[in-house]
Amino acid sequence: MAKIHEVAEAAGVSISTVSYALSGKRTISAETRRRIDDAVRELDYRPNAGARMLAGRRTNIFALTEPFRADTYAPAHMAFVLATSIAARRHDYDILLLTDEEASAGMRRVATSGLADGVIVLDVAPDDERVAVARLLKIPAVFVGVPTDHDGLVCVDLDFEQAASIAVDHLVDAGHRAIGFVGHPAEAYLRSNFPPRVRAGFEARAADRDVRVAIGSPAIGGSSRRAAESVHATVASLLEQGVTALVLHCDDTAHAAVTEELARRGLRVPADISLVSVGATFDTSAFHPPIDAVPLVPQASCDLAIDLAMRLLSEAPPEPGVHLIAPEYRDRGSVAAPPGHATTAG
Amino acid sequence: MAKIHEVAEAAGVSISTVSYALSGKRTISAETRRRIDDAVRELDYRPNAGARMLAGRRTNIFALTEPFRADTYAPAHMAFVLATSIAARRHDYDILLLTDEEASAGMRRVATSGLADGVIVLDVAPDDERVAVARLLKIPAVFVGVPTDHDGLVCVDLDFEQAASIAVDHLVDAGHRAIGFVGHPAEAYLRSNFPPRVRAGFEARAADRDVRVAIGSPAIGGSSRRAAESVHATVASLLEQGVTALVLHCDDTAHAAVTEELARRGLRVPADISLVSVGATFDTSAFHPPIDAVPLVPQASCDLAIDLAMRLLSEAPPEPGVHLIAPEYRDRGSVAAPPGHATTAG
DNA sequence: TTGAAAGCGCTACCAC
DNA sequence: GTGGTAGCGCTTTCAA
Repeated sequence: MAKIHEVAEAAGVSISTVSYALSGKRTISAETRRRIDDAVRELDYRPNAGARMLAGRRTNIFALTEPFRADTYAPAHMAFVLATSIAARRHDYDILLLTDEEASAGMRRVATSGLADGVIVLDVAPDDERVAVARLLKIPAVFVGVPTDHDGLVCVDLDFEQAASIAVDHLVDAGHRAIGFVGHPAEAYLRSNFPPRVRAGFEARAADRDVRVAIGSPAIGGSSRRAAESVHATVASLLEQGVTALVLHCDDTAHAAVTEELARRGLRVPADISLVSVGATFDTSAFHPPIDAVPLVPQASCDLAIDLAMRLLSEAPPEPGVHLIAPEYRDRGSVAAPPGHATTAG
Repeated sequence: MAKIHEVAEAAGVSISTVSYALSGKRTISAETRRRIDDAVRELDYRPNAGARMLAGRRTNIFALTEPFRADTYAPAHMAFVLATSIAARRHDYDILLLTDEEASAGMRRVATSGLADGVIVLDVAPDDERVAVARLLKIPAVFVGVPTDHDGLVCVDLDFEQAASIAVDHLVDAGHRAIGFVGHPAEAYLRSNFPPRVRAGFEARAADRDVRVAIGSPAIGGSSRRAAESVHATVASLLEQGVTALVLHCDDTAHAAVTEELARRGLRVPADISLVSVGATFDTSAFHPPIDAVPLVPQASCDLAIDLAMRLLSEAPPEPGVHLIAPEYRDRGSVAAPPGHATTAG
């Protein structure tokens, strides 16, 4: 609650010198800087946020739109919000939360009232209403996820097609010639934009590598017993089609249901069947057995999103466009050659 | 981006009249008000947030500390954050998010920089480090949850003891004389403050009503297969001890595991065994069968928390203390008389 | 390398 | 019922 005036007095310098010393926007002699730092520490001084916003050009706040819909997968959303917050703090930015009904109205509100310098958009839907709002805003927006119509927007996302490709490559390289795909329930392919991208990447690469595929989607999502049974049935169907490996792009409960069904059938991973998870935000090494993964890392997406937001505020803002993050394969030992496969060296 | 000056000009009144018309802090003639409203709408005017904070006494922002630890139950945290945000917006307040490492430092930062008018503390641990910080802050704090040392703090929470009591009463009134308790894994009783309160309430009321109890806690938490098996074993043990009803105070996965184990044993709910859930944040009517509940309603807690925060900013702030929310019983048909019980009328 | 002072856009006091 | 205006606490020219 000390003011800059008191710091200046205590350090025996002018107000402007204190301001410059704190912002680093002009060179200060070592001696002066020391006296100011001492005074700041002594008085526990911090610039008043309101005054800073008013006088300066920056609020040092990013608005974060995250609908927090009840039917969405909470742990992932939590991870993204957390990662965004941490990334923002590294640039001395705070996060103002815009949820739910306030998604669009809130974006307009914080933009026209000058409460935030930019907006980070999470949990992006294919036909997201926030796209239109973002285009009208006078402050920059960064989308974490790619809406169908992303013309002129700055978007960040994992390269899901590539992630699926890598998974396929890994399995084909190990000798698999028939690969099953366990996807999200059908609704997810309408509400989110990445499930179709994963499946497309999977099918495209499988075609390239000339291997057979079988696609399965559980009928029911969630963590209920019926959801698990639905996964069991999906796995059963895929196995009947003769696949020797599975690519999983589904939630953690479904992952668990898959390993459960394999165990029930006495199938060992990776001796009898290989497993690779694609686009998971949870820790696939915690399953029994641990599962190879090409994960979606919230921190990677959010770091990039904040980085882009910062650059959009600079004199040389980046061009609009989709910034895809290169996926990485994480080996956990759930992939091996299919049963009966003659191992080739090199 | 229009300024108050332009609104005043467009409406043909002074700046102060516009300010007062918007804040409602003095009476304005109908005609003047109409002209101002028109101008505001036409120019899409919103007061500059920074200027408001600086000139006024309020920032219209509450900081929300929510660590978002990875090992915590995400859906519940999400629900509390969402509920807090919605409650705050009803009072024209925004939420600034303080996560993780910044919990304590962030509270100090927003308080001394005047970024927030108050702090809402979520996910409160028994020995929460934020308690000490809150005591030193120059802005009010409201805890959603009750830390062990809550002297001088304003806390809000469900009356968990009472919630457990109600559950016991309901079962005893139905004729049960031996009730089992399925609790959280042991760690939860150290990390959180409410599990012990539920168990204490359960045991106390059972003693009052002179019924036999059996306490069970799964060894393992989470949604893994082993966790489910741990619940199964707990249920088995309780049944062996002859209970005819179960009180559940555990996460959704454990709830599902309980119903699963009962189904596996051919026990029908409520004909063979009765079930009541206590303190759940998830929807217990979505289980098969639906389960009676004395739920923890995030909205109730958060509405009260924001209400208290608002009052702490008023001329007549409330006294510190723990504000317990009265629990409510939700009947979903999972309770009946125990097998062989002679039904009594009235 | 440092200071003085003009705003930033609003709120709220004082006057009418 | 309305208007004038002094700050709120900073940032950032302009001057030295």
